Amino acid sequence: MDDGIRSLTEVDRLLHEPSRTIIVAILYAVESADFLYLQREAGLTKGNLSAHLSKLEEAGYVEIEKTYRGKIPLTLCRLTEAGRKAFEDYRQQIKSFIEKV
Amino acid sequence: MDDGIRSLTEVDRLLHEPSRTIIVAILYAVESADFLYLQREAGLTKGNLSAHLSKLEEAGYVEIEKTYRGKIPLTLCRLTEAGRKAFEDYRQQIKSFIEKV
DNA sequence: GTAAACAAGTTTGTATTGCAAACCAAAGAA
DNA sequence: TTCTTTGGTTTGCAATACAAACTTGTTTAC
Repeated sequence: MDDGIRSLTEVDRLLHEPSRTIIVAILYAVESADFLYLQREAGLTKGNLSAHLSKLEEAGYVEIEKTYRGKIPLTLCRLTEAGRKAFEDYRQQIKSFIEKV
Repeated sequence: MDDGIRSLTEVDRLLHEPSRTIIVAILYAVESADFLYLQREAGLTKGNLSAHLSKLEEAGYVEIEKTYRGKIPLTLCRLTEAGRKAFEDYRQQIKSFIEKV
């Protein structure tokens, strides 16, 4: 009975937000990225990137390390194991929905 | 290249909401469905289905015809041409994102 | 040396949502 | 009549996403 169509309702809402999907997709590919790289690559404003990263960090999907490159701040981000897993699951759910329709 | 990844930001937000994706996917398959069928199939409350349908109607994606089956109200819903097109585009965008990652 | 500009982020303000719960109007029972 | 059910709609509200304002520290200009 459960079509697999309805399974979309259970999709991870944190990852289903396009800005965050993009952020996580980038981190999935590169393993580690600094704030400004991520900003350019994702095409987000600093404010919004910051807010999204905070949510991803709270969820335990991303680790954020604040350090310095010389005297200027450098914020390094990378996916946690939980983040990788969540993204793989998300990707799989979306994929099977798309194929099912 | 990474424009493919960033393209997710431009995804149709109306369709990117799981409840609505499901509603539209059902209507895409059946061409016409009444309110209660849609409710069962999508697994939504009446209230939320009603609200989502209104949005889809406002957007011109769905046509709603209120009629009667005998004496009881019957609300018939179907995708408009714009709705079909929008869903096909959405599906394609998501698909190519998934493949690109 | 100090004022202005810049860099790297964070916080705040606000309008929009998505959902649950309350509501409503018509039709059958009791 | 009053009560219950059916087929929905409206309302209340907490959570969101985005833009704009702010912060903290560092160069540059004078």
